[in-house]
Amino acid sequence: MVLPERERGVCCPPTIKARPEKVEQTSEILRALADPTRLQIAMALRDAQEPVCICDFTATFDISQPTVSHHMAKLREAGLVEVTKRGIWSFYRLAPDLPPATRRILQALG
Amino acid sequence: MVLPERERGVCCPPTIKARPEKVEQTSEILRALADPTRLQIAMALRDAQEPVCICDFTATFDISQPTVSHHMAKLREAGLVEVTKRGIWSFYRLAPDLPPATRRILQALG
DNA sequence: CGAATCCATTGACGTTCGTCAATGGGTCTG
DNA sequence: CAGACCCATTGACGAACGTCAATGGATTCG
Repeated sequence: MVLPERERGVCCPPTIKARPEKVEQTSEILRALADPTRLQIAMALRDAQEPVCICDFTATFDISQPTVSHHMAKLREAGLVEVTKRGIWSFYRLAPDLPPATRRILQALG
Repeated sequence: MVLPERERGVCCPPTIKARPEKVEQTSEILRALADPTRLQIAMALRDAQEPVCICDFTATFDISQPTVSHHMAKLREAGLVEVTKRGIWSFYRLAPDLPPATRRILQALG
Protein backbone atom coordinates (compact mmCIF):
# COMPACT_ATOMS: atom_id res chain seq x y z
CA MET A 1 0.00 0.00 0.00
CA VAL A 2 1.30 3.43 -0.94
CA LEU A 3 0.67 6.40 1.29
CA PRO A 4 0.41 9.88 -0.19
CA GLU A 5 3.29 12.30 0.27
CA ARG A 6 2.32 15.13 2.59
CA GLU A 7 3.58 18.55 3.59
CA ARG A 8 3.25 19.87 7.11
CA GLY A 9 0.44 22.35 7.57
CA VAL A 10 -1.15 21.59 4.21
CA CYS A 11 -4.33 19.52 4.16
CA CYS A 12 -6.29 18.20 1.19
CA PRO A 13 -9.96 18.22 2.19
CA PRO A 14 -11.71 15.49 0.21
CA THR A 15 -14.57 16.64 -1.97
CA ILE A 16 -17.96 15.67 -0.58
CA LYS A 17 -20.16 14.65 -3.46
CA ALA A 18 -23.51 14.11 -1.76
CA ARG A 19 -25.79 17.04 -0.97
CA PRO A 20 -26.20 17.77 2.76
CA GLU A 21 -29.92 17.13 2.51
CA LYS A 22 -29.32 13.75 0.92
CA VAL A 23 -26.75 12.85 3.58
CA GLU A 24 -29.18 13.68 6.36
CA GLN A 25 -31.91 11.60 4.79
CA THR A 26 -29.68 8.59 4.22
CA SER A 27 -28.41 8.66 7.79
CA GLU A 28 -32.00 8.76 9.02
CA ILE A 29 -32.70 5.59 7.04
CA LEU A 30 -29.60 3.97 8.52
CA ARG A 31 -30.54 5.07 12.02
CA ALA A 32 -33.95 3.46 11.57
CA LEU A 33 -32.30 0.19 10.50
CA ALA A 34 -29.46 0.25 13.04
CA ASP A 35 -31.40 -1.51 15.81
CA PRO A 36 -31.33 -5.33 15.75
CA THR A 37 -35.09 -5.65 16.24
CA ARG A 38 -35.95 -3.06 13.59
CA LEU A 39 -33.42 -4.60 11.21
CA GLN A 40 -35.14 -7.97 11.45
CA ILE A 41 -38.56 -6.37 11.08
CA ALA A 42 -37.46 -4.46 7.99
CA MET A 43 -35.93 -7.55 6.40
CA ALA A 44 -39.03 -9.60 7.17
CA LEU A 45 -41.24 -6.94 5.55
CA ARG A 46 -38.89 -6.76 2.58
CA ASP A 47 -39.21 -10.50 2.01
CA ALA A 48 -42.90 -10.82 2.82
CA GLN A 49 -45.38 -11.40 0.03
CA GLU A 50 -48.23 -9.93 2.03
CA PRO A 51 -48.52 -7.15 4.63
CA VAL A 52 -47.60 -8.43 8.09
CA CYS A 53 -49.70 -8.05 11.21
CA ILE A 54 -48.20 -6.35 14.26
CA CYS A 55 -49.33 -9.22 16.46
CA ASP A 56 -47.03 -11.51 14.49
CA PHE A 57 -44.01 -9.39 15.37
CA THR A 58 -45.15 -9.20 18.98
CA ALA A 59 -45.20 -13.00 19.01
CA THR A 60 -41.77 -13.24 17.40
CA PHE A 61 -39.50 -11.02 19.44
CA ASP A 62 -38.83 -11.15 23.14
CA ILE A 63 -39.95 -7.59 23.79
CA SER A 64 -43.18 -6.06 25.00
CA GLN A 65 -46.00 -5.00 22.73
CA PRO A 66 -45.48 -1.26 23.36
CA THR A 67 -41.85 -1.65 22.36
CA VAL A 68 -42.82 -3.26 19.07
CA SER A 69 -45.25 -0.42 18.50
CA HIS A 70 -42.49 2.05 19.27
CA HIS A 71 -40.16 0.42 16.73
CA MET A 72 -42.83 0.48 14.05
CA ALA A 73 -43.36 4.17 14.71
CA LYS A 74 -39.65 4.76 14.09
CA LEU A 75 -39.81 2.88 10.81
CA ARG A 76 -42.90 4.86 9.89
CA GLU A 77 -41.25 8.20 10.66
CA ALA A 78 -38.31 7.24 8.48
CA GLY A 79 -40.78 6.61 5.66
CA LEU A 80 -39.75 2.97 5.35
CA VAL A 81 -43.08 1.33 6.07
CA GLU A 82 -46.79 1.96 5.72
CA VAL A 83 -49.67 0.79 7.85
CA THR A 84 -53.15 -0.33 6.87
CA LYS A 85 -55.76 -1.03 9.51
CA ARG A 86 -58.41 -3.66 9.14
CA GLY A 87 -60.71 -4.53 11.96
CA ILE A 88 -58.61 -5.36 14.97
CA TRP A 89 -55.36 -5.66 13.11
CA SER A 90 -52.70 -3.29 11.81
CA PHE A 91 -50.85 -4.58 8.78
CA TYR A 92 -47.45 -3.22 7.85
CA ARG A 93 -45.59 -3.36 4.56
CA LEU A 94 -42.63 -1.64 2.99
CA ALA A 95 -43.59 1.74 1.61
CA PRO A 96 -44.45 1.10 -2.03
CA ASP A 97 -42.82 4.31 -3.27
CA LEU A 98 -39.37 3.88 -1.72
CA PRO A 99 -36.57 5.70 -3.59
CA PRO A 100 -34.26 3.36 -5.54
CA ALA A 101 -31.35 4.28 -3.25
CA THR A 102 -33.30 3.19 -0.19
CA ARG A 103 -34.35 0.00 -1.92
CA ARG A 104 -30.71 -0.75 -2.71
CA ILE A 105 -29.78 -0.41 0.95
CA LEU A 106 -32.54 -2.80 1.97
CA GLN A 107 -31.45 -5.33 -0.63
CA ALA A 108 -27.85 -5.12 0.55
CA LEU A 109 -28.80 -6.23 4.05
CA GLY A 110 -28.42 -9.91 3.19
CA MET B 1 -53.58 -4.38 -1.99
CA VAL B 2 -54.87 -7.58 -0.42
CA LEU B 3 -54.65 -8.11 3.30
CA PRO B 4 -54.34 -11.61 4.75
CA GLU B 5 -57.34 -13.18 6.41
CA ARG B 6 -56.83 -13.51 10.15
CA GLU B 7 -58.37 -15.31 13.06
CA ARG B 8 -58.53 -13.77 16.51
CA GLY B 9 -55.93 -15.04 18.93
CA VAL B 10 -53.89 -16.75 16.22
CA CYS B 11 -50.63 -15.12 15.14
CA CYS B 12 -48.25 -16.13 12.35
CA PRO B 13 -44.73 -15.26 13.50
CA PRO B 14 -42.65 -14.56 10.39
CA THR B 15 -39.61 -16.78 10.00
CA ILE B 16 -36.38 -14.92 10.73
CA LYS B 17 -33.81 -16.11 8.25
CA ALA B 18 -30.66 -14.37 9.48
CA ARG B 19 -28.65 -15.77 12.37
CA PRO B 20 -28.74 -13.65 15.56
CA GLU B 21 -24.98 -13.17 15.41
CA LYS B 22 -25.22 -11.94 11.83
CA VAL B 23 -28.05 -9.58 12.74
CA GLU B 24 -26.02 -8.08 15.56
CA GLN B 25 -23.02 -7.53 13.35
CA THR B 26 -25.03 -5.93 10.56
CA SER B 27 -26.73 -3.55 12.94
CA GLU B 28 -23.33 -2.56 14.31
CA ILE B 29 -22.25 -1.66 10.78
CA LEU B 30 -25.42 0.34 10.29
CA ARG B 31 -24.98 2.09 13.65
CA ALA B 32 -21.47 3.10 12.61
CA LEU B 33 -22.80 4.58 9.37
CA ALA B 34 -25.91 6.18 10.83
CA ASP B 35 -24.22 9.45 11.81
CA PRO B 36 -24.09 12.11 9.06
CA THR B 37 -20.41 12.87 9.64
CA ARG B 38 -19.36 9.22 9.69
CA LEU B 39 -21.50 8.52 6.65
CA GLN B 40 -19.65 11.16 4.65
CA ILE B 41 -16.28 9.92 5.94
CA ALA B 42 -17.11 6.35 4.98
CA MET B 43 -18.29 7.38 1.51
CA ALA B 44 -15.17 9.49 0.99
CA LEU B 45 -12.94 6.56 1.99
CA ARG B 46 -14.92 4.25 -0.24
CA ASP B 47 -14.33 6.53 -3.23
CA ALA B 48 -10.74 7.48 -2.43
CA GLN B 49 -7.92 6.05 -4.50
CA GLU B 50 -5.40 6.53 -1.70
CA PRO B 51 -5.58 6.38 2.09
CA VAL B 52 -6.85 9.68 3.52
CA CYS B 53 -5.16 11.71 6.23
CA ILE B 54 -7.12 12.55 9.40
CA CYS B 55 -6.11 16.18 9.08
CA ASP B 56 -8.02 16.32 5.79
CA PHE B 57 -11.24 15.32 7.52
CA THR B 58 -10.56 17.76 10.32
CA ALA B 59 -10.30 20.48 7.68
CA THR B 60 -13.49 19.37 5.95
CA PHE B 61 -16.12 19.12 8.65
CA ASP B 62 -17.25 21.77 11.07
CA ILE B 63 -16.40 19.77 14.16
CA SER B 64 -13.43 19.70 16.50
CA GLN B 65 -10.40 17.46 16.00
CA PRO B 66 -11.21 15.23 19.00
CA THR B 67 -14.67 14.65 17.58
CA VAL B 68 -13.22 13.54 14.25
CA SER B 69 -10.91 11.21 16.16
CA HIS B 70 -13.87 9.86 18.08
CA HIS B 71 -15.77 9.15 14.87
CA MET B 72 -12.79 7.35 13.36
CA ALA B 73 -12.58 5.20 16.49
CA LYS B 74 -16.21 4.18 15.99
CA LEU B 75 -15.54 3.23 12.39
CA ARG B 76 -12.48 1.29 13.53
CA GLU B 77 -14.39 -0.60 16.21
CA ALA B 78 -16.98 -1.58 13.63
CA GLY B 79 -14.18 -2.99 11.51
CA LEU B 80 -14.96 -0.68 8.62
CA VAL B 81 -11.63 1.14 8.39
CA GLU B 82 -7.96 0.60 9.05
CA VAL B 83 -5.31 3.07 10.08
CA THR B 84 -1.67 3.30 9.06
CA LYS B 85 0.63 5.77 10.79
CA ARG B 86 3.46 7.48 8.98
CA GLY B 87 5.42 10.21 10.66
CA ILE B 88 3.04 12.83 11.94
CA TRP B 89 0.08 11.56 10.02
CA SER B 90 -2.55 8.86 10.38
CA PHE B 91 -3.92 7.57 7.12
CA TYR B 92 -7.26 5.80 6.99
CA ARG B 93 -8.70 3.52 4.35
CA LEU B 94 -11.56 1.07 4.07
CA ALA B 95 -10.63 -2.28 5.59
CA PRO B 96 -9.29 -4.35 2.69
CA ASP B 97 -10.94 -7.58 3.87
CA LEU B 98 -14.51 -6.33 4.23
CA PRO B 99 -17.15 -9.04 3.86
CA PRO B 100 -19.08 -8.85 0.57
CA ALA B 101 -22.29 -8.05 2.45
CA THR B 102 -20.67 -5.03 4.09
CA ARG B 103 -19.25 -3.93 0.77
CA ARG B 104 -22.71 -4.11 -0.77
CA ILE B 105 -24.10 -1.84 1.94
CA LEU B 106 -21.36 0.71 1.31
CA GLN B 107 -21.99 0.63 -2.42
CA ALA B 108 -25.71 1.15 -1.89
CA LEU B 109 -25.14 4.44 -0.09
CA GLY B 110 -25.23 6.47 -3.33
C1' DC C 1 16.86 21.36 22.61
C1' DG C 2 12.50 24.08 21.71
C1' DA C 3 8.56 24.93 19.06
C1' DA C 4 5.14 23.36 16.02
C1' DT C 5 2.19 19.90 14.08
C1' DC C 6 -0.81 15.86 14.23
C1' DC C 7 -3.64 12.84 16.70
C1' DA C 8 -5.72 9.85 20.59
C1' DT C 9 -7.63 9.80 25.11
C1' DT C 10 -10.12 11.48 29.00
C1' DG C 11 -13.79 13.87 31.35
C1' DA C 12 -17.92 16.31 31.13
C1' DC C 13 -22.64 17.65 29.49
C1' DG C 14 -26.98 17.56 27.16
C1' DT C 15 -29.56 14.67 23.93
C1' DT C 16 -31.30 10.59 21.99
C1' DC C 17 -32.34 5.73 22.37
C1' DG C 18 -34.43 1.17 23.92
C1' DT C 19 -37.27 -0.70 27.06
C1' DC C 20 -41.17 -1.41 30.15
C1' DA C 21 -45.57 -0.45 32.93
C1' DA C 22 -49.72 1.78 32.77
C1' DT C 23 -53.45 3.64 30.27
C1' DG C 24 -56.91 4.25 26.80
C1' DG C 25 -59.25 3.77 22.39
C1' DG C 26 -61.12 0.62 18.75
C1' DT C 27 -63.19 -3.57 17.19
C1' DC C 28 -65.12 -7.91 17.33
C1' DT C 29 -67.88 -11.77 19.73
C1' DG C 30 -71.13 -13.68 22.85
C1' DC D 1 -74.02 -4.38 26.73
C1' DA D 2 -69.84 -6.94 28.61
C1' DG D 3 -65.74 -8.99 27.89
C1' DA D 4 -61.76 -10.16 25.05
C1' DC D 5 -58.47 -8.86 21.80
C1' DC D 6 -55.26 -5.64 19.28
C1' DC D 7 -52.61 -1.62 19.19
C1' DA D 8 -50.87 3.35 20.03
C1' DT D 9 -49.47 6.71 23.34
C1' DT D 10 -47.53 8.41 27.55
C1' DG D 11 -44.27 8.62 31.28
C1' DA D 12 -40.20 7.01 33.31
C1' DC D 13 -35.38 5.38 33.64
C1' DG D 14 -30.80 3.72 32.60
C1' DA D 15 -27.61 3.35 28.63
C1' DA D 16 -25.51 5.06 24.65
C1' DC D 17 -24.48 8.91 21.64
C1' DG D 18 -22.32 13.42 19.75
C1' DT D 19 -19.85 17.12 20.96
C1' DC D 20 -16.24 19.97 23.05
C1' DA D 21 -12.24 21.47 26.20
C1' DA D 22 -8.22 19.97 28.16
C1' DT D 23 -4.35 17.01 28.23
C1' DG D 24 -0.52 14.29 26.66
C1' DG D 25 2.27 11.47 23.48
C1' DA D 26 4.69 11.21 19.20
C1' DT D 27 7.14 13.21 15.35
C1' DT D 28 9.38 16.68 12.64
C1' DC D 29 11.69 21.12 11.74
C1' DG D 30 14.77 24.92 12.93
